[in-house]
Amino acid sequence: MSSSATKVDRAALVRRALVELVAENGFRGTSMTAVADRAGVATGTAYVHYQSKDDLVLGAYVEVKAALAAIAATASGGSPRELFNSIWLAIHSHLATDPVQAQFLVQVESSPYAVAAHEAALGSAGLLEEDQFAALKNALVALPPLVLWDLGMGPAIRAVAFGTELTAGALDELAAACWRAVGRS
Amino acid sequence: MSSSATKVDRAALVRRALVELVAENGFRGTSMTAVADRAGVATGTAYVHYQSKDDLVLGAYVEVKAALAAIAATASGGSPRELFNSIWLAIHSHLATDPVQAQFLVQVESSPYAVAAHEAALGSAGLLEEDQFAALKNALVALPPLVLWDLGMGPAIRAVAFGTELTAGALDELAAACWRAVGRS
DNA sequence: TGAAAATGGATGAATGTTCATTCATAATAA
DNA sequence: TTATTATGAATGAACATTCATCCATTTTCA
Repeated sequence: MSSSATKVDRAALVRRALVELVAENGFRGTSMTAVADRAGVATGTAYVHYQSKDDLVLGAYVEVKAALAAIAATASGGSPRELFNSIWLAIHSHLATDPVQAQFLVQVESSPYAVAAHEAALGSAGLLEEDQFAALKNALVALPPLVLWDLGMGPAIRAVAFGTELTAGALDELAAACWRAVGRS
Repeated sequence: MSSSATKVDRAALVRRALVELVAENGFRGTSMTAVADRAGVATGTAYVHYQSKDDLVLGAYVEVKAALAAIAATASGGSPRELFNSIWLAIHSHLATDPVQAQFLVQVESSPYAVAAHEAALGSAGLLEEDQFAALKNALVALPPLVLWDLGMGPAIRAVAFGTELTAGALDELAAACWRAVGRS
């Protein structure tokens, strides 16, 4: 692909830079100047595409979350347990190839941005736990959706975010532990 | 208790103020000026007791974590499952009376402070998951300690931090889900 | 015993740095 | 040529930290 024939998506570059920098340095250590430098654009360019730093954070979150939703949508399995396992491993695998996404997610979701991010994702990409969990609805224990997500998929995301080294066996063990937590026996 | 007869522990006031403000506004929204104002002391006073803002964050984290350790140490139960449940509910209950502690914990633990905080807690109060889980060691699945903690006690902390409304039944269900995840059948 | 000196803690304005955002200008695309 | 996008210095605000000064308590000494 010839870069001269490709329209540069500066908004995407900016989002990506933000995700990387927040993953590395947290929100407090991520300035718009650093974001712009990392993206290879001018500082003002970020403001051409996003109204504010907060706006950018939400935009980046929605994008990362949507990517997760897309990945999970490719998962399939016969029984609820197999479907869950498939989703779990797909998410873990996807994030493991790009851990900054996981690190970004956990930072947003435990920060003051959490509520706004949740709503932005709801309005835009649909909540992963509601869409992809639809097929699992009756197979899960009676707990609020966000709790089920935290119990079920949270460990996959956090294992990647925290850089936990897991053997293939431990990974399966962890996925199984998550299923035991949320699955109705 | 007469306040004129009590030595004012400004370091404690400062730590408390930090915890509250980080819980409300995150790290980025928590300045040392705001901390000092909240604590009712001068801005420089924080630096009398802590070398830097980072130092203060770690000090506050160690304190909150130590309080959790103390609470969990009061828990007792016959079987591993009962002990786990007892610890789980004690932690949840303790944090539920003071949710800013939970909110502070989840923010530290998903931020760039996580590693340093972990080490500070290790050096000072001992790791909760190692001390209190000692009695449970052989009853838990073979996963790394931090993962076990995340699976086992993390949901209690996060449920409080995120303000999740749970009935008594749902709370028991959640504790049981956590046990299923980590407990060896 | 009481006054003076020493010690430790507290103060908050000053300091220099960093930051989010704006906007006049330049560059690019249609 | 016109419209749109990108630029990066300027702007005013916010920030972490320092430090000269003050205050309170403890220690020393006559």
